[in-house]
Amino acid sequence: MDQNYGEVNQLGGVFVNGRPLPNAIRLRIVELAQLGIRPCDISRQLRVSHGCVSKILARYNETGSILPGAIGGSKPRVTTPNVVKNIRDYKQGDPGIFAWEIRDRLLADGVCDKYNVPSVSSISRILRNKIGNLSQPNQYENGKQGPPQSGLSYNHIYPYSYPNAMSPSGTKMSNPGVPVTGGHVSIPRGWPSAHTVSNILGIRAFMDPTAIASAEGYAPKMEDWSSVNRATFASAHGVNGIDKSAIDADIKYPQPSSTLSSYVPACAYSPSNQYGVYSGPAGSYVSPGHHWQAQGTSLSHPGGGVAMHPSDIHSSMAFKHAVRDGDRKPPSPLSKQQQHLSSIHGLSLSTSSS
DNA sequence: GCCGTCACGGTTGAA
DNA sequence: TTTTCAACCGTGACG
Repeated sequence: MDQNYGEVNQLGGVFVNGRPLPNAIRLRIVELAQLGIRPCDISRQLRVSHGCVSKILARYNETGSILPGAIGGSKPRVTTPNVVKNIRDYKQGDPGIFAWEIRDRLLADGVCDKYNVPSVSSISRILRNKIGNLSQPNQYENGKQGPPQSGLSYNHIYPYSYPNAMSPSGTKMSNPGVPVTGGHVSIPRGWPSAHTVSNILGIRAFMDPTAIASAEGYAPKMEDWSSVNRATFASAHGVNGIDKSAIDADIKYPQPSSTLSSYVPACAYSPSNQYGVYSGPAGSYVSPGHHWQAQGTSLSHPGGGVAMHPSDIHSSMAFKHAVRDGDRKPPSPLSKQQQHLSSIHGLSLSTSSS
């Protein structure tokens, strides 16, 4: 796919329609929110639409992860051969059985769980289409599940545990150098805590300019970087548990600006060169004087890879910190999240630098 | 002015 | 190999 395309939003930020914001920006959004900066300010600062900021923060609040959901693909089938076979068995055993009864039995017998049990209408459809005439052998019949993906192809139970989406095997890696241990994860469905911001935040390399600089165009397929991020966070290799290539993968989302030394992740776009490249606002909202040293500055990681200098941020921020304000309504769910983060993930965010 | 929500046009990837 | 379809995306507008 050709990169170097993109659009500029009303705020002057560059985005690629249909594609998630780079993790660095997503991370930044959460970071800033945690610092007490209001979403509207974050929106302006990063030049990301407020709807998007709102969405990312809401998602983060809900799932604890900044990562985007898994794009593309299909839901796993619930009507696995095994399920069909069982339905057929039930039907044979009791021809008058209702679909809802079958459903209950599937649950009761442990054939399915609440997540992957077919709906009543699905069962009806199965009865009609696949089992219709019980006198005739069904394709899935007789224990020998004929169809190709019999048995193990599908998880016996996959409560959105995505046999492929989450499984390592389901992950294609375009970058052979990146060891991926987990598959890519469908975010809303049970996000592993390994993907929580704290994990990410502790990762300097994640926003490491060099990593960012390695970006070349809009390379990463969603799949790649989702797997990358999700998987790698869980895996313990690379920097702070994150493989740098993983980071790169994210970063590949064009965040060119090789001079990101001060990590101006989303903000340091160089308007000229990167049209369509995730470089950030077209006009630097953050003036050069403002260094936004995001990673270096912002968050520490318990593991110690990252030194945190909240003051950097604070001093460079032109924004009020709602957290300290007190005169403001609770800024966002994030404030709550903050505690959550700090306490649960041992993140020392110290929003008020003291 | 801020924020939550939703329609829209887009991308992606499993089937 | 190609097509279909349902997932997700961020933007922009509305209330």
